[in-house]
Amino acid sequence: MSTAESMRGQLLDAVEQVFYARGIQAANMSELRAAAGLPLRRIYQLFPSKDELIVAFLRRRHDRMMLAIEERVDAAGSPEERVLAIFTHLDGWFHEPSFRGCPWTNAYSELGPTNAAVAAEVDHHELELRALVTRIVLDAGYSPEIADVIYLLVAGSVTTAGVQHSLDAAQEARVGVRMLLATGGCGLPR
Amino acid sequence: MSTAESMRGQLLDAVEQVFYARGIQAANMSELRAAAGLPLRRIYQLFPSKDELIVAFLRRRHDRMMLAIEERVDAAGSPEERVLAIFTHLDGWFHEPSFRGCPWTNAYSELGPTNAAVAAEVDHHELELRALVTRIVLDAGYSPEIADVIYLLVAGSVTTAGVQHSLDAAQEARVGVRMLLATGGCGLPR
DNA sequence: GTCGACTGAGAATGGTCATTCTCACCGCGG
DNA sequence: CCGCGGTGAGAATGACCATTCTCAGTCGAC
Repeated sequence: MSTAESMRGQLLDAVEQVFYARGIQAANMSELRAAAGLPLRRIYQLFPSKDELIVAFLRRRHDRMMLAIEERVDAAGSPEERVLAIFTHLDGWFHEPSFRGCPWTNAYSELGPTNAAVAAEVDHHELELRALVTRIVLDAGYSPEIADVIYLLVAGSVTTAGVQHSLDAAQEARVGVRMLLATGGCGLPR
Repeated sequence: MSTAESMRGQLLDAVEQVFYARGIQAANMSELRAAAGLPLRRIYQLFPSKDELIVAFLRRRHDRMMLAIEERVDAAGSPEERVLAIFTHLDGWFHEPSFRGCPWTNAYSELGPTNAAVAAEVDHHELELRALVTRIVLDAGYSPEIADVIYLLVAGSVTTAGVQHSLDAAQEARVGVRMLLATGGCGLPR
């Protein structure tokens, strides 16, 4: 049975795959139709415009990412491991064959200056991700300065893995994180 | 007098400004013509297609960035300061009113999957920048692992400053760099 | 069975854009 | 004075694309 709900899911699955693999602007509505196996007419019934699809795509992916990180952190043991769990998640993501960088910075690069709704959605993602990382690091007992630096390592490893296809960016970041967390006990220079 | 050389410079100045401010795809040839103050005909005489303009834009900017970093590093004194000089340069860049993220990752997000020449140019930039950062860190006497982490901080701060408009990303990265460099003398956990 | 509301498939519309073309015009060698 | 290689300005071309529309079916209610 094809309920509106199931068609919506089917559509968003296809949209995610096509937008992410080909780029948002490069993907046209015909491609989405083909990938979703739905008539154009129905796509426009579910979402009134391509812009709405873009926002829905970003939000859906955001929700999934936040959940995945939180689950992995919850499953980790020691404070240090809880922080490193973030990068364990990233490492898995980078190694997915479909990995092609950060959907949000990609969208922002493509559309940020011309599409306010997309820019707002990306903003929302970045703020929430930063808040999550900060919370994890602080809860583990480390300083806010360290949290800021670790967030930069998250952003840096995602970008680097995306553009340079260097799949071990998360491993490199891990090394940095362990160094940083270790300094907690050895007297920083200011 | 308007030599081909001077017109080329005039054109590339305008192209840089427009591509960077509005996004490559969003900027059309009419805009470029208006900004450059040159007839369309002449633009196509100087560069046979928009794609060539994009590549020239990326390369010109790349050369300038590499030079600027090297100059700043050369002017710095102690080994630690030489590494930090990278982030001094970034800090200045982020505070330019026109700053709108990394031109290369922006271009890669927009065109990477569909334009091989642009993807190659971005690759070239990333490789050279990484090599430069690595060389600076190694020359200053630190380990390759630290160089990798510092490169991630470079990438992370540029992305973060671009998307979040958080102008102090370079300062946060600086804090991290000083922590990392300090661990050189206090016994890392592996 | 038949009416009406809805459907899928894909064609039409209207707009945008990179690229090329037209044309009236200029400077200059003969 | 003549003709020609090149010029600027902007109009034509051809392609692409989001969005809307057409039309011939189809299903359910009565």
